[in-house]
Amino acid sequence: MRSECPISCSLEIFGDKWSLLIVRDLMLHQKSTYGDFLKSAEGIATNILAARLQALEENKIIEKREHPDSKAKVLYRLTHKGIDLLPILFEIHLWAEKYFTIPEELKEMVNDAKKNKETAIKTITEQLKKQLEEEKSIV
Amino acid sequence: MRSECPISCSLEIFGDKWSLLIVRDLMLHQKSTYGDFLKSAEGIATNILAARLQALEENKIIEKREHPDSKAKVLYRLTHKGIDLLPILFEIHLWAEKYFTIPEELKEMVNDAKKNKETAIKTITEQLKKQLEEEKSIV
DNA sequence: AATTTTACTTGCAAATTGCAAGTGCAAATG
DNA sequence: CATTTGCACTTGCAATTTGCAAGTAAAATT
Repeated sequence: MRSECPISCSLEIFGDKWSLLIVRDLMLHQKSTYGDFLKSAEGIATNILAARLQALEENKIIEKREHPDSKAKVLYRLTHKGIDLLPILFEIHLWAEKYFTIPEELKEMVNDAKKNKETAIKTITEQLKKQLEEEKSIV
Repeated sequence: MRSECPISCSLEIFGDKWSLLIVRDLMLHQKSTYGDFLKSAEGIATNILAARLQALEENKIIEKREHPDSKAKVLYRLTHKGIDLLPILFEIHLWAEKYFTIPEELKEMVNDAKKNKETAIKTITEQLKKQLEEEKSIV
């Protein structure tokens, strides 16, 4: 650890160009497997993805679960700790919306949420937590 | 740009282990010079600091200003775009407080703010913007 | 005039990233 | 039931980035 600063400690976990994209995919894009993450537009390399998944798991942001369809697949899910990153992603989204040119479809998606930020965050969080409880993890 | 995703675009600007620490120092620790940032607990290397300051300036998160005391010094300030990162840092702080062991002094600092999140963010933002308007930039 | 302060730059080794190809197990197919 | 395909990685290697130590140049202090 570089310091006791909460911001610094947090950045040591997700302060890179990829980790929060995996969290985004799990949280907002219904992605849940290695293959899903690979398909994302940003084009993460296979080794980097594997490394990030391992680090996120070690830091208890995500956990591995049995895939209902096949033993060959691994289902990744956000933990409660990971789900609690939603407010951060939400604020990043709002900031980006203000300062970048964002696709209209995405803007609309957030526009409703923006009006009632706290409620929107709560709704998505509850939904993710429900999903979590219904499955078994791979230990 | 890797994609049009607002999260991804944002991470291309501040998705690393150092950039948000500089923003934190400017925003919450009344630091404003190269030397100030170097002194921070995390121990950034001089070349990395110079590179990050340049990148943050290119991305209009910070700007250089005349230092009132000396021409040898450079005063760095957050732009409006940079000040608007406060809600993100605030949410990171809250997340960290929940999942890390944080020094008591820092916890107390945030505890009041937590009760009235929106108001606290507004107060600090206004204060930073006021400071901004009162100085001249180095162009 | 000489020293110190401030904001950097430079050189180089070490670590990280990114690309391409390969591996191993599970499941589908012939 | 043998073979191919799909999925989740691993490995090797080149390129980029990081981190440390030392150096530089202008301004301020002594």
